[in-house]
Amino acid sequence: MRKINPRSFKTATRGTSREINRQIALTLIRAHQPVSRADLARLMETNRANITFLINDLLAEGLVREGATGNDAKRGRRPTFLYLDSQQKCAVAIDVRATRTYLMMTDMIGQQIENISSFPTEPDPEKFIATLVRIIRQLLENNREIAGCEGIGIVVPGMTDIKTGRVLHAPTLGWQNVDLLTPLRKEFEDIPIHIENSGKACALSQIWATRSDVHAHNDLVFVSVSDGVGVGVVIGGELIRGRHNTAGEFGHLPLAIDGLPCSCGANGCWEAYISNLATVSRYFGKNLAQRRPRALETANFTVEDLIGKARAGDAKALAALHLTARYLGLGLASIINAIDPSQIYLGGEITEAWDLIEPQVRDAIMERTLIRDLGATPIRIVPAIEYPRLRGAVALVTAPAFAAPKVA
Amino acid sequence: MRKINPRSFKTATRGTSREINRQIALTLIRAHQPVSRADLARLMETNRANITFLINDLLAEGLVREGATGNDAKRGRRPTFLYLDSQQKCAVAIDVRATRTYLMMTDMIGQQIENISSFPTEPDPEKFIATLVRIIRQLLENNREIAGCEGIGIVVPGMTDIKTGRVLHAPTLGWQNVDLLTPLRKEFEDIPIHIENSGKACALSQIWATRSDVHAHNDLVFVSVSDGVGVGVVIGGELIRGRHNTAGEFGHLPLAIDGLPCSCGANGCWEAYISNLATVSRYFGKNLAQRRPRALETANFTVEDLIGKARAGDAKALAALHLTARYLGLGLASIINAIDPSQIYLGGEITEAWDLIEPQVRDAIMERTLIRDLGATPIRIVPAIEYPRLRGAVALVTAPAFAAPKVA
DNA sequence: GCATATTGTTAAAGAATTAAACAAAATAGT
DNA sequence: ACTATTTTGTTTAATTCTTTAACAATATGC
Repeated sequence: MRKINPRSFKTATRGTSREINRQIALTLIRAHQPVSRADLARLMETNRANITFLINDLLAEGLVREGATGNDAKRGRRPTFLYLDSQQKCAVAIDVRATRTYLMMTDMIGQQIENISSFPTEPDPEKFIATLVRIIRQLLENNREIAGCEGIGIVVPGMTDIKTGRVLHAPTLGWQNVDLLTPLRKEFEDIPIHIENSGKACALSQIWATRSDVHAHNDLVFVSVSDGVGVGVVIGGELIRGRHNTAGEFGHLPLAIDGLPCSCGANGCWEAYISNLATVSRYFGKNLAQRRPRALETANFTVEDLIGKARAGDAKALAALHLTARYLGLGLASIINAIDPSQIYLGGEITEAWDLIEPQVRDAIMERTLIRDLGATPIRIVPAIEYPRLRGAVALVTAPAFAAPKVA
Repeated sequence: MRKINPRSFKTATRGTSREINRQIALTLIRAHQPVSRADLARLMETNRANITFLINDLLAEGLVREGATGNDAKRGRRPTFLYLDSQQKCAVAIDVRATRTYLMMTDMIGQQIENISSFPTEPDPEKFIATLVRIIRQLLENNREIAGCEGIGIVVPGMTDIKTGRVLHAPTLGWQNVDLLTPLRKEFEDIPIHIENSGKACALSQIWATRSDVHAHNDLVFVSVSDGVGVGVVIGGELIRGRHNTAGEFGHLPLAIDGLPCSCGANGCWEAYISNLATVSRYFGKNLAQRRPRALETANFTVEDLIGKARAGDAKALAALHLTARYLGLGLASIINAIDPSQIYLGGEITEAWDLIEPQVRDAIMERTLIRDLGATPIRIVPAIEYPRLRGAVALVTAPAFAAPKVA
């Protein structure tokens, strides 16, 4: 039950119904392709004539194409299958991380066109942008046969202003108030550019995923545990952003208001207990209460190394993982109590040890969730190989074409 | 940008545009009444003919009525003003609290019809329901001149299952899995009955309020501090409920995972630091670490009493309030980081001391919010005299008539 | 080879918005 | 006092979309 905002609404016009049905049709083709007109009519609970008109428009626009005829039915005329015409245009996805920046190119349904490439992330924004421009240009050159680029999606580990395209605060990159949009827009004039926080993008990657194996939920939370903790929340099929695009910053909820110092300046943030640095430092017996416990050994020793040691039988390593797991679960419990999502997606290096830590995480969740059902909230691990951040960057570009029109 | 759910959508039909515009028109009349057809045409950016057709329908349905003619304009034919025809039907609102239960009767735009009445809340659900039925009957008898009752809205301090109408868990009432709906439905057969958690209802009361003084925001959080802490979150004009209608339970986020014991069974919940009991106990120097610190003195001594003492110059009382204020702010910071709302509404007894505690609350918020703008999130105090819970119960009944139609 | 079934198109009907013309009512200016 | 102008609200016709119904195309079963 949504209230219509009396200061910001959209009156329905003659074309509104068509607009709505058009987006539904696209969504259904995307979800069920290959699919016939008659199938769509049944799915949409309307008549075939209506579908014919809708599809004629989409064919004329080049968004949909006809393919082979199917032969599912035992009798009657064979259906002509419809597909999204996804190969006409491409999307460029960019994942900026502390050490390296990754690039992926896909068609309009997120199918990869070329191998993922990467280059070292230069700390100086100006140099970084220059390199990025060069590599995007090259990528577009290599794929001249594609008619056009629908957009560039950039994902950054930090707070972003998606309107001005500025990176407001990215501690792991050391960036503060960096304008990514202006120089890129100057370079790629007619290509729309989207910039988003990586936690939010990861959440988008799941809501817009086209996997057949998992029922896509409409209320989900993505938690990414890495150098920092990124969280994205989707409610009713929509990413929540809040007034300053900072909604979903669960990484800095306290586990203890007088606890471990956090990079954000406060104390006892969840992030301070479960970040990769915290886990590794815990193994080395570092004093986590120091502001900057980073040292040579923690810099060259990764969580993956720690997991390896734990699997090899190192009891201290396993204990460090288990303690992180407990804190991970306690924080997840807060998210579950606050959002009550249908599904939690969990990414980050530590999830490679999920088989080792799941019981500890589950116990901690149970400890703090308010009713038993909440404790049973399903958790799906998203492995790094699925590239959730890059997939999220793709969604920034491709999703608008399928989204519901703003109505009422 | 909302994703259309391919397993649950609504195809647009011939009547969809009319349906949308109808709800917009109702919303605008509700917000701007008295208002003329020509005004509506300008507000909706459509032509007057379209409005004539829409209003003819609404007049025929008895939802809108024509009133006097205005004379704003310097020239031209005078407009005939339109009003919501709110007097045909009424809504019954019920606020169940630990000690007393309150009833209010309003018309369809929430204007009070009769004085608020109340009776002691009996701990036994069966007896309670019997009394409630009797008093509702009496209320309806006293207002026989009203054509009909559009619905009964009941608000309870605890978790509710709004589908089955059960109170799952209400610690302050001592209720567990109490079915309110079935016996009431048997009694009031043709009157729709809505049951909701009080924190969520308070949030509804603000989004559906018709105050002219405050710009109604579309993203807001209502925090009610009383025996427990109730929170309701509205995003994009819609109350978030989650999978089990428990979304928004920020009261049990930890301030310290090994902190004070909470009624929920966990430790260190925000509620355990800021509930009325915690504040009063703090004044009496009670050991809050005990599971049940309630004693005679805390039972008969209310927060209002404490505020009185603080105003009279009792330094210990003021210190107790200030400490609660600090914890209140720390928890609000978490909500701000997580939701980033446009506005926070704050209710409960302690808000009567807002002038005494605001600086402490603000400082604590600043201490943990991630960027400065978040720390400046506006907070509006909702005094008890505005009856946010009863207003929320009214909204449960009256809001559906104005809500946006489900589309796409 | 005919009945049956299914797909997709076409023509006409129905229902909504939109544009244009018009009647009603009030004011300003001469 | 009278006319021109302005504004409101209605009516008529045009336009655009959904819906119904009929039909052509194409396959299978008997």
